[in-house]
Amino acid sequence: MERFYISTAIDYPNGAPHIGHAYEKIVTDAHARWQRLMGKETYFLTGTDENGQKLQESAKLEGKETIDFVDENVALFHKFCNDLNISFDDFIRTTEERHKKVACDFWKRLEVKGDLYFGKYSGQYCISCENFYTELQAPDKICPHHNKALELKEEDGYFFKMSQYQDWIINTIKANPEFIVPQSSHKEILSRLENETIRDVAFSRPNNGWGIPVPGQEEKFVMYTWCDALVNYYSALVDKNLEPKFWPADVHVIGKDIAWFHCVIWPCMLHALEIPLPKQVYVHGMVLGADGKKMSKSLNNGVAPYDMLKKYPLDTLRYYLLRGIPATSDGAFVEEDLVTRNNSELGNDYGNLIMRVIKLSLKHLPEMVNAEGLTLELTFDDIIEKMKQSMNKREHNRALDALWEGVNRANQYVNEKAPWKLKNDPEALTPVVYNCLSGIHTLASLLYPFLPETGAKTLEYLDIGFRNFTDESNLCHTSQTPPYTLTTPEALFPKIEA
RNA sequence: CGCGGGGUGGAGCAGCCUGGUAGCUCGUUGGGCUCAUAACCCAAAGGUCGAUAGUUCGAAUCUAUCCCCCGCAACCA
Repeated sequence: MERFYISTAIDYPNGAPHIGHAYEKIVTDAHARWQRLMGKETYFLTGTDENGQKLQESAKLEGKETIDFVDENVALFHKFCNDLNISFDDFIRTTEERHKKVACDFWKRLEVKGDLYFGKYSGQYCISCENFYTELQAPDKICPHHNKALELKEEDGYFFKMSQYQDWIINTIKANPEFIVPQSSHKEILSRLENETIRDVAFSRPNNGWGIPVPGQEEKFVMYTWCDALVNYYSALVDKNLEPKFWPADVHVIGKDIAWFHCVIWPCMLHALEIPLPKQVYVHGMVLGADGKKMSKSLNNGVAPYDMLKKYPLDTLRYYLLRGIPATSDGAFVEEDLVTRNNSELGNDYGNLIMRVIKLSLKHLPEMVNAEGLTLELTFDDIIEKMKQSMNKREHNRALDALWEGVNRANQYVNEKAPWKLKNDPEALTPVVYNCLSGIHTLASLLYPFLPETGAKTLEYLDIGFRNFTDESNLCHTSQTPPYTLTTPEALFPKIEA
């Protein structure tokens, strides 16, 4: 059986989850569920990145122990996943022993390889922020946050010799144009790599009592967050002995803010240890405010996921994020658009199709509808193919476009065949209704990865399981003509008043 | 001259790589149908494709310059 290993980024539990977290999880979930539907043995990992110093500071501000603060927020993320119907197989926390063990192992192996060295980092430092700034961030040596002059500061620490891999990573990315998708991200990373001299990466931080201690230097240093965080994709497999099965990962789904780490640092680390690279990093777009700008408190254009869930069904939110936000670029979250899509695409196109067919059938035919002796004339092979291609390109929004072509085709079919005119002729009516039901069976199965609740509910109305899409040679489903036993449906997506 | 993306009918987008009647969804208007969540189906109106110059028989699509919007900028997680 083919396998598929997919991950989200692990979240920084410094507060409650926001809409960007929801987006990434829902997108990843749709792809994971899709691959499962297509018959692949799928492993879906998500989790939290808990070793950053900021967490220690945030906990202090709230007068809490760091671990308590982190536990509370991680619980929120865990619940969040459940509330969004995310089908993750594992949830890794980087404070777990199983992760620490592997992170330390990575460290030691890098050290043995000779790729770590002890050195000094010197840079422009702001005492108030307790942070270093690069020349680009603060070209005039003034702290952008405090508007104060920066000081030159030196700090001891360990470095990863990434600079030696510059040519290698450039060649690797060039040789694998699908390694970073979409293409814009591929180009951006490559362009930076080719135009700049990459530096060694700081891999340690002074130990202030939080983080994974550096092996052999436990008192003095902890691992720099990225050095440990990236390892999660691998460490989550190790204690379950799953890495022979699922590594290398098929795709890491991430946001563009962390593209550099996943596309450059992580591959270099793996390459240094001669571990195969993940097959792909998919850099998804950003959910922007309704004004098309990045959400921020000062612009007051933010959208809170739980506010949306209070007002709208989960599947409406999932649908809007999956189809309304382009898969390969940023997209604005416009609540009115969400309502429009709910009413028109989910309610009128899809929901009403289910309703009109099932109600018609129940009115004039027995509850059980059989396929005996008919030919299937409403099929979707072309649409399945389109969806497959789109999903393989990580363009879930286009997959949904294609699926809706199918929904429209089914509605057209109903209009053309005008089954209501055949109500006194069951012999003629049955094949038409069966074709419609068979179509709904296919469409609902294909919809399931995106809107699991809706897909499942639709299939319940037909008293049937998923279509089997795993047999490549049998896309037509001509041998799949089960009987359907109907029950009266509820309106799946009642109109939302604007 | 830091890097990348974008500017297409009222709104949101596709098409551009591989030049040749400008496409989709929503909205608007007219018609059809009555099974259905006043829903579905058909049709129509609406765009000199950011600006200018160039290449070409022909450019939204290629080249150059310019204007505008957005995102990113690696020891910040």
